[in-house]
This record gives sequence, C-alpha cells and structure tokens, in this order.
Amino acid sequence: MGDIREPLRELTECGLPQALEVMGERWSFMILRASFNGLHHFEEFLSELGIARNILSNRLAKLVEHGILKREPCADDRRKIEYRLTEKGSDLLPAMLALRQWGQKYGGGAPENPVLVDERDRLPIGPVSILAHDGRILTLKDLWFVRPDKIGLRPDGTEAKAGAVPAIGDVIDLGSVKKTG
Amino acid sequence: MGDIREPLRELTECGLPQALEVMGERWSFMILRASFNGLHHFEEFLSELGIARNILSNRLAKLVEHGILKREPCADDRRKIEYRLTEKGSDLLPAMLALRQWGQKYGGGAPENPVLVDERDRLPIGPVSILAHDGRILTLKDLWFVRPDKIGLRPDGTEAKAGAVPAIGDVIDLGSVKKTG
DNA sequence: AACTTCCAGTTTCGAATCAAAACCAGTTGT
DNA sequence: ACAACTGGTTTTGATTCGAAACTGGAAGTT
Repeated sequence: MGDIREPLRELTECGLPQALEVMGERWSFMILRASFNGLHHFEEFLSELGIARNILSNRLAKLVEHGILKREPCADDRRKIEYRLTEKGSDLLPAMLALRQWGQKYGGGAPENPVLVDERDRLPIGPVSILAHDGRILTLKDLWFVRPDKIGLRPDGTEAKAGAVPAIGDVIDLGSVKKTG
Repeated sequence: MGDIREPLRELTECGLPQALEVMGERWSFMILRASFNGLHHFEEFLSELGIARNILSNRLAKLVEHGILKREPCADDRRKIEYRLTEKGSDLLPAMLALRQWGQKYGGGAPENPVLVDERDRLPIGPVSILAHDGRILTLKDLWFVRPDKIGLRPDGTEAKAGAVPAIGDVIDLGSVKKTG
C-alpha cells in the first residue's frame, strides 16, 4: 500500500469535516439524490423518502443555509416552494455517485434499474475515478501526502512540471493510451 | 440541466441507501480517513479524532461488521488490536476524496496542508471525476437515466458500442485529447 | 362568502443515539 | 507483586429522531 501518512494533529485541516458538517447528517444525501432526480417540493421529498416531516423541514433548511439548495416560492402557486440545487449542490454529484457505485458494488447488488448513462451514446458511465494532473487514473498506492513546498519534487531530485488537465467533455483517443507497469 | 429523471418509487433501489447504512453515521468517514492515514489502533483513533470511547468502539465494530475494516489482535503485543482497511474499505477512497475536495472547494478554504499528490511526479491530483465508458470526463448535463433495455440506444436510433475503458495507471497521451464543442 | 383541500411547515412527546466520565479486564514492563 | 497500558463496557444526562397532531396561508369549489 502507498502508506499514505499525513502529519497528524492536523486531521481537522482538510475539507472532510466541513463537508460532513452538512452532508454527514442523516438524510442529507438522500435528499440530494432526490434533488438530482428532479424532485423540488416538500411533499415530493416527503412521500418519496419516507422521512419525518419535521426532520425534512430541518434538513431542507440546513441545506439551504449551507447553499446546497436554494429555496424560492413558486410563481404559479404561491403555496408551493421550490427547492433547487445550486452549483455548490451540483458539485456534490461525484461524491454522491462514488458512494452510490460503492454501495452498488458491495450492497448485495440489486442491479440498478434505471441505469445512469452518458447522454451521448447512452452507454453506462464508468466508475468515479481519481485522476492525476495529466488524466491518468490513480489508485490508492499511487497517492502520497507531501508538504506544500515539496510539490513536484520527485524522490530522485528531478522536478516535474504540470501539464494540461483534460477538460470536461474532452475526447481521449484510446489508441494512445499506453499500458504502464 | 440534463434533467435527470428516474422512475420514482424506486429510489430505494440504488446503492446509496446501502452505502449510507454504514458510512452515513457520524464519525464513519472520519475514522475511514484516519485509517487511510495509517492509524490502526483504538487509542490512536481516540486521541486523533476526539470521539467518545463508546462511540468509537461502536463505530469500529460496525465498520468491521460491514467488512470495511478488519480487526485482528496484534502479534507482538496482545493487548493491542489492529484495525486495517479491507479492499472494500479502500474502495471508498474515491467517495472520500470527492467529499473532501468538495469541502475544500467550498469550506472557506484553509489550504490543505499536506497536499495529496501523485506519487510518480509528486504533483497534486486532479478532481475526482465521473468518466464515460471511453474515459471522457462527464458532467451533470451529460448524464441520463435509461431503462436497462435501452442501454446503448441513441436517440437517433443508431446503436453505440462500448469500447475499452482506460485501466488504472494507463497513460493518456494528452496530445490526442481533442476539444469537443 | 363559506367550505374544503392542499402545501409547507411547527409543536409535542416518546424512543433512539450521542457524549463524558467512571469502571473493568487482560497484558506488559519493572 | 504491582503500576501502567490497551481496548473495551456501563451509567447517566443531553441531543436528535420519528410519528402524529396541529397551524396557517393559498387555491379550488359551490
């Protein structure tokens, strides 16, 4: 194993606790998922998730407070309130999918009924992956923690330089993918 | 937005609830993170996380029960017990990193002190990404839910065929990455 | 206008979960 | 033999959760 080792006492200084402050609470991810699925109203969440009313109310308020959902009264029916994902909320998609795929892989495996596909060719998406700066897919043993001043410094002393990161939507020519190792 | 819409009443039939059964509980992700960072013993988790003893005991037991950690008595000191990540546990790395990166991006942003880098060149890793079957990086508007029997069926009627998915560690020649408008 | 239904909550109260501290039981070192 | 260490369990009070009832404004119906 890559033996990731991070100077301790500083475990608080990473994004995880901040992410968990909201998303670590029960139901938050389920509500998020429902949002991604096009649910927008209180009663929809309520009947779809089987959550208690007061808890739903509380969670929605908290998600709004943290800028993950935005809350706005419906124009056509002023009883209704719309909860919609913000950009901040949408940015949780990789985290949600990664969790979901993991649950799918190990969860006894009822095959997912509506399959999540790439719109372009309607083929199932691949696993959520950790990418290197140049787009290589990384695994646990490829990872390392370094002090910020040591970034780019290879163990042999030579210095690495960052290339361009493939942007969203870029097509990667698989003919050029070389096996390494 | 891609208007992801999934036949409802079946929201339970995805991997998310199963994943959340364990990882949705408070502290689970923090313990996992500590595990990735090389902590293996009860007292280490205890002093590092600031969690209560009984809760830690309970969580560790649950993580072991779900096969995320394995628990084995230490050979050299039979008082000590080692908690180590299983493969199932290690497979949560993308989910954890995605959450962490999200927290980093929006969490007010204390810059992460030990930076997570690719071991090969010691350059910071990129964002955890959703990949298509051919390695393209996908975003929310590229995604769609379809019934399993409709996989690969393009809206125009033509049929798509899956290519090889880039394997972990594969080098992607960036010279061949084409911008798609 | 009167009545009913709908929507998005809030309140109330019992049950489950969490946290802090004390206690417990095998090792281990001396 | 004895103190200290490790990994717990128990106890007790605070917080959170859940189910059900209640509230209050907006629409729809007659």
